[in-house]
Parts: sequence; C-alpha cells; structure tokens
Amino acid sequence: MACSITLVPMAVPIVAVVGFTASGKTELSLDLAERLGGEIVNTDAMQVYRGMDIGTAKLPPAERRGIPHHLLDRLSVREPATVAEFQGWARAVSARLRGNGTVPVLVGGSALYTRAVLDRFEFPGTDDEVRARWEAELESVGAPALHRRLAGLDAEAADRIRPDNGRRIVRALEVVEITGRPFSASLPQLEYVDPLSIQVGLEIDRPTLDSRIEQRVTAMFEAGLVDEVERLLDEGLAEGRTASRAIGYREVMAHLAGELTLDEARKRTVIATRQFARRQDSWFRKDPRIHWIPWDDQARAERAEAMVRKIGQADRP
RNA sequence: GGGCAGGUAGCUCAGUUGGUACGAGCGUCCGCCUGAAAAGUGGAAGGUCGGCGGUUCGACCCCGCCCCUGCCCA
Repeated sequence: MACSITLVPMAVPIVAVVGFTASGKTELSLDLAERLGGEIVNTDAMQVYRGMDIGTAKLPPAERRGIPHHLLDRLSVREPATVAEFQGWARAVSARLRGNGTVPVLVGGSALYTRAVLDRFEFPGTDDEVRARWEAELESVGAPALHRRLAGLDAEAADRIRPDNGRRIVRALEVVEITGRPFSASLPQLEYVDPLSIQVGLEIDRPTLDSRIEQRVTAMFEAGLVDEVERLLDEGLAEGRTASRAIGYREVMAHLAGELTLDEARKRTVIATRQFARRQDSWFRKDPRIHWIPWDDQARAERAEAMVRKIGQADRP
C-alpha cells in the first residue's frame, strides 16, 4: 500500500450467534456480518462435513451474500470429528480474521463447540492405541465393571461419571493413562478467553420452535435428503464414527436398510431434532452471558449490532 | 344379520388360571456433560385396565348386555 499510515490496532470483537436449531441463526448471522464487516465462522459440528448439505441445513453458496464462510466442508464423511481439533481450527481462523480487522461471527448450534472456542477450555491429549484398548475392554467387560476400574485410579472422575456412561468412562481412563494424572473431568468456568467476546442468542417459544422443526425436516426430505444420504453412503458414511450419527442421516440410513419406512424415518428425525433442541436449551440456559433477542424481532439485527458495538467500546481505553 | 380376534399409561403392546397394575419400549418433562457433542448418559411424571349391570368378602381378570376397532361368513 502506498499509504503507510498504520492503523491503531482497534479492538476487534469476536461474536457468536447461538440458539436452537431452526431458530433463524443463519439469517441473523449474515445480517450481523454485513453490519459489522465480519465473516462467518461455522460452529456446527456436522456442517464441517463435505456433502452433508441438505440434512445440516448448510447455507448454499449462492445465498451467502458474498460473505466468506469458514470451517464448512473440512472433513470427509469417513473422518471422525472432534471438539479439540475443531477448537484449533476455529481459534486460528478467528485470530487471523481479527488480525485483519475483520469480526469473526461464529454461528452454530453446537454449544460445546462454541464454548471450546470462546472460553478457557483445554483438552487433554488423546491416543488412538490407548483408546482402542479401553474401548475393547468396555466391549468385553461392560461399563459398570470399567467404572469400578476407574474408581480405583481416579476416584474423583469416577464420582462424576455415571457407571453406565461407557463413553465417558473410556475417555477418563484414556486421559489418566496417557497423562498419569487424574482426569477429574468437569466443565470449566464460564470465562471468555478474550473479554471482547459476546454471545447473542435467538429466543423462541417451544410451540413455534417445534412447528418450525417439523417444517424444516419435512422440507429436507422433500429437497432430496434421501438422495444425499445414498450419495454419502458411497463415500463411506456408514463407516464414519461421527457423521453417521447425525440427525436425519442415521434415520435415512435405517430407512435405506429397510428398517424404517420413509415416513417413519421422517417422523423419527423430527423427534430427534426436537430432543436435540431440548439438550441445546439445557446448555444455553446455564450461560447467563448470552444476550437474548426474540427470534421474530423486526429489528433484531440492529439490536444485535448495538450490543456488539457496546461491548467493543466498553473495553476500549 | 352371524362368527372370530381385540379394546390396559400420549403411542405400540406385556400381564395377573379373581386378592392393592412389578409393567416394558417409544414419546413427554427435568438433569448431567472436557478429543463422537446433531454424540453419550441419569431420573421423574403419566393408567376409573372400553361402558353399564351382575356373581363374589373381593373383579382388570368370571357372567350378561352395550359401544368401538379389525378380520371372516352371509
């Protein structure tokens, strides 16, 4: 650049749009990105998969208003996804954007993913071989027996984890083995890594949310979700540890395997989505830092923008 | 019109050869949650056992009538 004026590095906030599936997050995030001069960073655990478009309600490129979207289509359906890996990606992208004065607008319904990016949140390492061994052990001995094992090695963790939750027991044993220290797994405090963080949530009443979910799922089936799943099966969807569990995808797979009729698959998908929304609710409710805006507020984008600007100023000298 | 099967939790169905419904799965509600998180996991609330009458110390289980559903015969 000819002009050599170095801009005073302005504090660039990091924004997250959170909320329930089907609540209108996508729309708000685009409006917000436009107003703030930001770019979208996906925080949806399943939209990181290539080819999972219809069933994850991934915004088609043509509807992205020219705003760059990050962390979409990163993995093949065969590859496992993990929070820790995602955390690395998301923090790197966010830091890069902010370095350029661009506001990262995180959008997605995966509460743990969002927290992993915004909060002080560290994950102990992992080891495929160690994990595989404990998983095999779980298979042959059963969760309660493994839980007793864990109790001997890390009483605190065993105390926190239910005897039936094989998955978490295995992880605890894995961490204890590779770190040589207690896992004592518990969620970290609600504390942002960077004070210039803000979460905006879309508030929506249950009856409305439930009917929107029903409509959205039905629309997905009409839009060709079954074809999408068939395509992905050729790419190894069934072998994917994470992707094969995605709502809608597993139901359609069951249908293609002859276990469910098409309509049963659709109905089960609606139910699973609703249950997912309830789980999201229990996460969001516990986070008092979220700024809620009614989903149908005409001026929601303006209001969200104002909230973000206020945060930025409050912390500026 | 006759015959058969069935009417038990919101749904699908177990069950008691008459002695307070042990119900189950799913759904619903509430909770937990550190490398699968759209995942995983714990708990709770739900029932005048189709209706009316009878037999009996006592009936959801026995008898009669009626209503409803499905199938079959005419």
